Amino acid sequence: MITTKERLVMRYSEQRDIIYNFVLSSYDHPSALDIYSSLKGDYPKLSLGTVYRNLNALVSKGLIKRIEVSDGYDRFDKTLMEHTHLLCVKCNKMSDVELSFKDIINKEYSFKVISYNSLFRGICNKCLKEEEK
Amino acid sequence: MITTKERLVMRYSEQRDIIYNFVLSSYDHPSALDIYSSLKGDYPKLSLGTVYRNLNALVSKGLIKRIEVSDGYDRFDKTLMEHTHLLCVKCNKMSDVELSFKDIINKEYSFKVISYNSLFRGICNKCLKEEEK
DNA sequence: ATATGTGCAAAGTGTTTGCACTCGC
DNA sequence: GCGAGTGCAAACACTTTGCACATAT
Repeated sequence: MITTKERLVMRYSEQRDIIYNFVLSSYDHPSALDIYSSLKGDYPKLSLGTVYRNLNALVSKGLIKRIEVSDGYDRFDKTLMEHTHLLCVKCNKMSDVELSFKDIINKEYSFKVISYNSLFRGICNKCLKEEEK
Repeated sequence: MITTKERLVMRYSEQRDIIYNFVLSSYDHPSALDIYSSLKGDYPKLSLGTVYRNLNALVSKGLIKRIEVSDGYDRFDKTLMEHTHLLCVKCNKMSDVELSFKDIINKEYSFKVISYNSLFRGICNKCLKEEEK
């Protein structure tokens, strides 16, 4: 899954390949530990340090994005475009916001946004309905 | 500085008083370590654990706010209203955003926001103009 | 009197790193 | 064969916590 272009700057390794693939094929913004736990079954020799090292390498090559969750595990995202996240405190699912706050800030505050980190914690629609029962 | 109302739920302590005062009188979003280092001179017996414990207590009583700047240390803020920060990478000034992203998220995503953390890094209007010269 | 707060140091948590070994190129 | 990648465990950075003592009410 890592293409020739990327091999120019990163040598092939099976570990990185399966980690990268895992992030690419997941929709729930997994943490390093999530990835490690999920892959450990099939690759018993895999170590958590390797997962962290490869996630950092993939982020620094721009192949995936890091979502900073400062009071818990950082999560990783295949979606490269910067966007805002909603984290449900009940089910711990993380979902995406399509609205561009960056555009709003650029326009309304004459502030040239370079990067941003925006995380909303709360209760998702599904859990809210669950509570009402 | 801690009023009667707050004493109902928190007993007076000199340590908490000086920590609270420090946050109230500072404009630069100090971290626990900043606060500890600044006060240690005048209160040599003060311990870092006490600073953390009191900051947490003050946050949970709603007397101050925690800002997750995700560069390591959490910061603390006397401004109670949740708001978004703009951090200029040139002049390092931090300014506030008045727009309520919380309302936008509540309305557009049926997601009940409990708290949020939103920091934009970029270049402020003033520095942008400086660059154009 | 008692429950809350304190200083201290040890433990906890999420992440990084040093080392000797392995493997892609 | 060399240099990048690995597993492992120890170190790291920030924060919390258990304990015995102190203090506000």
